[in-house]
Amino acid sequence: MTTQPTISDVARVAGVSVATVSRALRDLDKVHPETRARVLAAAQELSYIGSPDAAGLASGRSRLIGIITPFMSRWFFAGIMSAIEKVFRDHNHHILLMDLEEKSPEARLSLTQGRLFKRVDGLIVINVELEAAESELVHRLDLPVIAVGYPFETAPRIGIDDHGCAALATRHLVNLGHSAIAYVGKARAHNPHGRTPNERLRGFEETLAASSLTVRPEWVLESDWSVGDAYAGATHLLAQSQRPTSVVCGSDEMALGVMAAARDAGLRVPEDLSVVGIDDHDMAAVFGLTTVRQPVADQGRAAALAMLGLLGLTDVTPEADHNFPVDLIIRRSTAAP
Amino acid sequence: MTTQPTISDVARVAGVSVATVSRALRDLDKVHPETRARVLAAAQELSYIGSPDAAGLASGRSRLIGIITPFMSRWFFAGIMSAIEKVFRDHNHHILLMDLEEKSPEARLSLTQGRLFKRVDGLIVINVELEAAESELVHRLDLPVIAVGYPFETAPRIGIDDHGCAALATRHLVNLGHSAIAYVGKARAHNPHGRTPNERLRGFEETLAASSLTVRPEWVLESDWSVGDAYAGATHLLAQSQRPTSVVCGSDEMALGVMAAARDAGLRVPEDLSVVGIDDHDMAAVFGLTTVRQPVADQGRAAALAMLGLLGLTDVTPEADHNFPVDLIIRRSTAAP
DNA sequence: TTGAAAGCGCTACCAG
DNA sequence: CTGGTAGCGCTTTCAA
Repeated sequence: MTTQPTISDVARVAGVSVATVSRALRDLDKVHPETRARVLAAAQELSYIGSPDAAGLASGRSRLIGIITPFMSRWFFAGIMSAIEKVFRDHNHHILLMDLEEKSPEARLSLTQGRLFKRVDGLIVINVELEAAESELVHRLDLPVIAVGYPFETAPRIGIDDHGCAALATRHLVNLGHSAIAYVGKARAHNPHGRTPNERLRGFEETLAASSLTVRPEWVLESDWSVGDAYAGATHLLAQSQRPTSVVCGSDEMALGVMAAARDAGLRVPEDLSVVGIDDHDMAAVFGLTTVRQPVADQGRAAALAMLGLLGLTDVTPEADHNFPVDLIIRRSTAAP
Repeated sequence: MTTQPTISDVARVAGVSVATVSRALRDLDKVHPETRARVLAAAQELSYIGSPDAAGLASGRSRLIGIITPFMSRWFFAGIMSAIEKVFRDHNHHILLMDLEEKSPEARLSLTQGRLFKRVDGLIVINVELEAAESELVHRLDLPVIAVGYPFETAPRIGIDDHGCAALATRHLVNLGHSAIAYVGKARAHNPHGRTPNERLRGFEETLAASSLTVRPEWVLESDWSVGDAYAGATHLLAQSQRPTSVVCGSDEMALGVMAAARDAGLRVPEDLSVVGIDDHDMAAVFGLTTVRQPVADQGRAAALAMLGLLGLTDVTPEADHNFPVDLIIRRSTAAP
């Protein structure tokens, strides 16, 4: 392996000091244009790439942002990550991924974890509740954090109004004339990121109450938020003698599962059963699913921008709590009972 | 911000030299058990976390692995990333993400890109073809790489037999008695990662040929591999007077789009149209989609393990090219014509 | 088995 | 506007 050119090599070739090279390459002020040109040419000639480790050590900033998320495989997370990555790339930062899926608390705070936290300039926490030890680490390292969805202490939070989403979906059904409405997506006990499920369920319940409709406990189905689980739950629900004329689902994935279950039970959607979801998943449009759309990329961008603000890399001061608007998208899965 | 404890602090508290602390903390040989215990205790007491940047600078290894992938939002990538991350976490390495979605060649090889490459100890390239400049960089930096799916020069490759997958799916239809078979998923021109689409299409075509069936060009649909695009294409296809009795899809996402299109066209699946996909997407089971399952997590794990081998962190020598087996999962979307 | 010391490649401060 | 230089916190010889 040929040894890589260092800043000194560039300095020598350009005939200046390393300090000047450092400044020129980082576009700092107070560098004569001609000097800068000479440095750039030398760097170019040597195909010089600065060492991030050295720069990090010397400056104290690694230009690495950690992203903590559970269930990366879920649609929402993939979308938001992509948006976040783009923003940071444009600002010369990289993304360090930490997928919490299936992690037990003990497994989470390992040595690796500590180094992960130590390695980054900031943390974006997506829909997870950090544990006490993790939170303590954040404070000890004085890490700026931005929360998406699930809040983290007093850190700026980006998200949507989950309660409102569910209320919007539910109200749509009520307005259509439904009164026998079920809900799929109650969090199972010990769910690691239960805020969204809880808020959505609450939105459903309170909207029903506000419409003087009663919530039938046996029509509120628990689910792990997977298609399969929703399908199973709905299949059971729809086999009862008393069945609802419509169902609100905590997510589109579950809604698709419910639609499949309905079809397999010989029911037509929306004639026999109206189904409404939340998210506006890629597949929602194709399946004609009525849903409440949330802007995923917007949330990711906003989170990234907010982090840049916290880092002082941009002049925005993040809001303490920002909810993006959501829209009811009416398609073909809902109709009057 | 309270200043972080450094290795010297630990050394002082433990009453040894920094060299000894360094050895003890890394479990190197030749450290007296008692000394090690003292060091560990000191580190514990100070809540010491070593600086990755400093260690990286001094050792030349950053313990960071870069993952390059297009279309991170697609099902396959999310699953594989998750598996990769787990393996590396267990080996004290972190994952640096680089999503190539929507990136133009010029945008890709930016300064940021160079630093990204410079920052990592190795690269896992998932289903993308690296450009000349990127490849050159890999060589200049002497980076070990593992390819998943799309091959990269002589780097070890992990994947599946795409040609075989499509052949398996097609043969299933042929065996069922179909002769009017369409295909959805031909790569559009300039697709950045066209190998899989091409191989699968070839598997389809050659299997038909081997069965003395002809491929009707108008029944081979191009698609960007999204549900929506497949839905649109299928809708058009099924509106023709001459329509196939079955269709092979390059992915389950497209297959789901085709199923939706069939239903919306008033066709029953599988009575009027058989549909088979490839992948075994989360939603395939619920929708009763017959498909060819590929082991996603296995591929991710294998890729990560292979990289560890290349890095000399494990004693495995990665195979030059390893294909994981796939299985035909027969569900309810296929039947005799 | 342990310590001393020379870097690793860069940033940032202080002079000039 | 530019150069000199002292670290940043660790790893890694080389001696002891």
